[in-house]
Amino acid sequence: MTSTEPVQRRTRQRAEIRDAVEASQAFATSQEIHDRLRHSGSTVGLATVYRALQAMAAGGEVDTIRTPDGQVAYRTCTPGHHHHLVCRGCGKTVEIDLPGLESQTRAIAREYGFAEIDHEVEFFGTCADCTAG
Amino acid sequence: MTSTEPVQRRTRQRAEIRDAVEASQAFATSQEIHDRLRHSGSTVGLATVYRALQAMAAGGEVDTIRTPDGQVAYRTCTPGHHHHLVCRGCGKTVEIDLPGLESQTRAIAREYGFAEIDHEVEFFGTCADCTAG
DNA sequence: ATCTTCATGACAATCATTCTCATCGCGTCC
DNA sequence: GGACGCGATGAGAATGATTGTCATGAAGAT
Ligand SMILES: [Zn+2]
Ligand SMILES: [Zn+2]
Ligand SMILES: [Zn+2]
Ligand SMILES: [Zn+2]
Repeated sequence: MTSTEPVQRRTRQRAEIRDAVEASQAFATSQEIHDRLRHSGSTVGLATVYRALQAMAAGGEVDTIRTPDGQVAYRTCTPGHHHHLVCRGCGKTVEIDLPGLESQTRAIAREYGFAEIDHEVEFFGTCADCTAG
Repeated sequence: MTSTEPVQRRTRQRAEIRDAVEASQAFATSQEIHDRLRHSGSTVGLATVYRALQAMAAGGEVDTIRTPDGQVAYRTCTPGHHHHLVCRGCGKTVEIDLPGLESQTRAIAREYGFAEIDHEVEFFGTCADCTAG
C-alpha cells in the first residue's frame, strides 16, 4: 500500500498559519487564527485557514478538541498521546496523562467485542487565576 | 435559594418526544427524532423537538453526546453517572463505568488548581456485528 | 523556463441550531 | 364548567460554523 497521498506543498499561508497556532498557548478555532493573522497584516483567506488546520490535524501536527459549544479548536501540543484540561475562562490548557485509561479502553473493547476503539476524553474547568478573577 | 424555575408543562408533544427517545436504543439527534415522529403521523415541529430534548437533557432525563461530526444526540440511559461506547456503524451503545476516573479527575483538579472540573469522555468503535457485516 | 498539479481566495451554498412571534392550550383558581 | 395567565408550540426566518465552487496563483519537478 504505497500511499499515493498528495504531497503537502509549502506555502507562505501554511507557514503563517502554523506560526499562528504555535504562538497560541490555548486552543484556537480556525476563525480565531484567521482573525489574528488578518490583524497582523496577513491576507490569508478564511477557507485556507480551515483547510490548512484540518490538514495539519490529519497529519498529527496539531491536536484538536471540540469546544463545549461545538466548535473545533486546534493547538500545537507536545508529541505523544495525551489529554487536555482546559480553562473555560481563559483557555489555559494543561496536557495530562491518564495512565491506565488506554489499557482500560482496550479491556472495554475486548469485553464488548468492539474494534477500532477511539476515545474522546477532555476536561474543562476553571483555573486558579480565573477563579480568583 | 428556592429556585424559581418555570414549571415544565405536560404537553402531547413532549410526551411523544419522550416516547420516541425512549424507544431508541441508540443516541439520536433532534432531527432524527423529529423525522421518526413525523413518519409516524405526529405533527410536532422541529423547533419543539430541539427545545424539548434540550430541556430533558438539562433536567437530567436524557444523556447527550456530541457525535464525531459535531451533532448533538440524545439517549434515555440508566440513572447514575456513566460513559458510553458507541458503534460508529449502527449506533449500538453500551453504558460503561470507569472506576477510578472520577477520583483521578479530582486529583488532576487539585494538582493544577482547577475548579469545577467537568469531563467529556466517550468511546467510539465498531461493534462485532458491524465488523462482521 | 515550462508544465503539472495542488493551493488559494472570494463568494456561494450547506446545514444544524436558534430566534421570532402570533397562536395555542396546560394548570389553576373561581 | 369557564375564564385567565403564561409557558409551549410551530412555521418560517435568521444565524453562524463549516464546506463547496471555480477561476487564478504559485510550488516543485523536468
Ligand atoms: Zn494536546
Ligand atoms: Zn483561566
Ligand atoms: Zn448514558
Ligand atoms: Zn454496530
